[in-house]
Amino acid sequence: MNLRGPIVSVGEARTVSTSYGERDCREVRVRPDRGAGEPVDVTLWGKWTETAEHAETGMELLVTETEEDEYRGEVGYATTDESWVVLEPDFLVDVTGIRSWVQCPRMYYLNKLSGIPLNYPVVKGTIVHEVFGDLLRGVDLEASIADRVDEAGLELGLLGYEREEVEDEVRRNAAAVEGWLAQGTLSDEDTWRSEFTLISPTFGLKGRADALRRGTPVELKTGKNTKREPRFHDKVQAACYALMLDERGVDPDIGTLLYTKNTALDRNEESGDLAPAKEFTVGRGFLEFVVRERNALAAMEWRALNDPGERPTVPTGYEADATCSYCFEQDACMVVSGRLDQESKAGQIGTPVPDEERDYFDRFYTAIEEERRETHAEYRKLWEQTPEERAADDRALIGLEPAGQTEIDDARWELRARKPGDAVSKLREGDVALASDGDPVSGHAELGRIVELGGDEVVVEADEPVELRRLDVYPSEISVDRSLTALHDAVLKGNEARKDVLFGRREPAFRDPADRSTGSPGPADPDAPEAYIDNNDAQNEAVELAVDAEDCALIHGPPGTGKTYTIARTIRALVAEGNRVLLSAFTNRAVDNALEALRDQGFDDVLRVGTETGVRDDMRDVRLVQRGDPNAKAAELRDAPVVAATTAACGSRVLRECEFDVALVDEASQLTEPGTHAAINRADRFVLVGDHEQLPPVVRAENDLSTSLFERLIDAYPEASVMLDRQYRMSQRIQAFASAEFYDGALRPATPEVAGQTLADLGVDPDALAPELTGGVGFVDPAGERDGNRNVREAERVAAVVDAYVAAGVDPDDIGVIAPFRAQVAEIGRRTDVTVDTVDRFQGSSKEVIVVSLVATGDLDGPIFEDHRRVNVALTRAKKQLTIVGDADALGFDPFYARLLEWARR
DNA sequence: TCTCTGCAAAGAGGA
Repeated sequence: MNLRGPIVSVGEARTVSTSYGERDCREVRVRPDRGAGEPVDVTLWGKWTETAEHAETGMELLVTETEEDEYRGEVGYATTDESWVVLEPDFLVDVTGIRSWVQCPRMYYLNKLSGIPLNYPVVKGTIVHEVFGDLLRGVDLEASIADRVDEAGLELGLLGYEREEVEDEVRRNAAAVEGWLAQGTLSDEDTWRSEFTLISPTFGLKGRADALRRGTPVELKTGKNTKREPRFHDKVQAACYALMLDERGVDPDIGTLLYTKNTALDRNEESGDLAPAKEFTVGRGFLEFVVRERNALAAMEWRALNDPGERPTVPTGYEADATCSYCFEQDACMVVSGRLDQESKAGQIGTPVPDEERDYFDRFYTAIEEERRETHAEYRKLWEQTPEERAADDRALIGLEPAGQTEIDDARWELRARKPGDAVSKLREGDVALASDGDPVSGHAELGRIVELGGDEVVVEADEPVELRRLDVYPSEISVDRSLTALHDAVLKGNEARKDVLFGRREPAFRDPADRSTGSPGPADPDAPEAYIDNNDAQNEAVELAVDAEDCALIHGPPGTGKTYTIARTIRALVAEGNRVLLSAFTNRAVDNALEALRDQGFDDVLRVGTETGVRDDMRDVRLVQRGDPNAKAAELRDAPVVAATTAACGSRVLRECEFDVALVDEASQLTEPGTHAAINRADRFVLVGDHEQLPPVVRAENDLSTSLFERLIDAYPEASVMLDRQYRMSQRIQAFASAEFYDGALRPATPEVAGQTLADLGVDPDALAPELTGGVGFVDPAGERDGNRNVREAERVAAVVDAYVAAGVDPDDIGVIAPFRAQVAEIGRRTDVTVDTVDRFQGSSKEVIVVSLVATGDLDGPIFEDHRRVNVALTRAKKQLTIVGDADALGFDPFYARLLEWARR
């Protein structure tokens, strides 16, 4: 039987005489059934005692195939020859992580911290892998090479490579693959499968095998290996895939490594076996070694978060016997050790960063790793929840009926399926999702992009064909990984002047306005216009502040205050002074909105970096296509005066190669500090635009990530900020509450017209409506009952209110409904055709008439009501009429909501 | 049961 649960205590190591001779063993006491059962002892025999050395109280332990055994008169359990022992199985280690861990645990840590930068061997390696996959799919070699090199145009250009030389090199590598494939092994194509995604709940592993041949893993390496044996860590990587296949009952006995630089031409007797393919036996002992190494890694990661020590546990390099002088990462290793004052086998270079920076690094490192655990918890739901639970959780579309797999351009596949009419989920067009044959964990699953999700059909694009029966939200670690590299870059590579400001050692500096260059408004040029923006003092001041900032400027933009317009004007002013500007924001939508404003002001010399589906249709014409001639592509990116991308994209390999004078970040109050660093690391100066009285960053774990850099800096340096104080959206009556509660009464309507707008302006006769639905702000109490996150009666009443507005002559397109919960959004959505959405999704937009459904009855317990910033967003979306539907009694229990009620009923 | 947007990911190498 399998035993699984948290460790209660770890016993002493012992050596026991058995009928097999002297054997090591060690007892570990666990609370089985994930902590629900009574503690029992498990005896770990033989080499599993090495895993016991890493075990600590509180870690989760899984032992499979145990047998009952008696020790000191107590019934316990023990490992058998069939047992696997897994520490922290919920921590999903990537196979490439194990590979570098086995080389040197510190290399694993460094790769995680600093990311893999853009470099030629990796780009070339990726191309050769793609070509390998194409060959297995039967694509013509020359066509594949030309296509794959073309696809990597931008990256190759940035690295200074010409198309022909890369094609030649890829051709040489591919020849080895082709030669091997030609040796008869490919006669039956069915025994091949390229790019196989594997997730292992038992071993806590995930990864993607290059190929499977007759159920055995094949790994492609674009290097040379003149030894008879494959490199050890390459074998470890292939063995990881073998292990995961083993879990699926495939039981591979060999693994193959294909070294593509080994060609027949190089063959010479002295250097040994230069054939590209090297097979090796995957024995039980080797697989156990791989599991033990994974356990050591998982234990280190556990200690980094759970050890009571002041600083996170970090590998030193002494754990392995690798020689530092041979290591390519030696310099990076020493620099990191030196800057963070870490113990390391390679030694240290340079002076440690000041204490406050090290504390900052440690705090955020821990916070990001906590976020990683939350992502792993999302993975766990893939196998712990039934498909029905997943669907009920809105995290999967199930019950799909395959309706065709078609090969399209670039050797990709278009998967179609019919979906049940009522199926809803948080999946949307353009999302990356896990497409599977019904079981994403032990069945066949591929990562793909959702192309179409309307009506009764789903269309997904993937590298490999899949019988599309289920589509799951994919819990990607990419934002976690990019946060870590952004943190690394900010603290270890950031310049000192920048860090002085970030760490409170110096006030942000601003140049004398007299130094503004000619052509810009201001004292330097008497003929220039008097102001950047002549009808709004705060907006003009914001542009001036941003233009004069020598470190940073902070623009605080409450709802409707013309934030986007100001951003566009600021960028134009910065470019006019010769600056190269990076425009960024958390969401694609905000990036495109800012870009739209910029283009509306007549500035079109922009480059949008982002995925095809992420970029809005009307910005496609300025989108950077990465495919093409290397030099032309690199020039396109390097020469653009304005580059626009999400902060996630700013952390990508390509944009990490770029430099800017100024980074301007919109929606900065919704970004974590590392998320903000990803953008501002790229520039000398930065401008943050946001409103910390609206929604904060979305993070799963409550920690340092919950506060934005924008908020921290605006508190620390109020004089480096400007608040836009005139709003162009809401009537006087609507804005009053938000202004008083969130902006100290400083928010005012920009014009009398804005202040005085009413429903009558829409051609509606207010007398045709019930009094509580008119007058700018109203309150309706339907006496409903909250049921989970829904309130059916309230939903009915909301729909009736919407109907009343429509009947009175309001255009349905001018009405929006906002609810705090997705469940209530769905409930209301069933009853009306107008736009219904959550508060979070409504941020950034507005409607003439807004109806808010509060859902809560009885009391206002629950995190969603405790964050008043969310209420601020909900109440500031309406221009002419805001109608709040909710339970008056519940609101009365909380002073804030009581004031809200009083205002709404006045 | 609170809210949820980004992201293909994995990709190399010498004594």
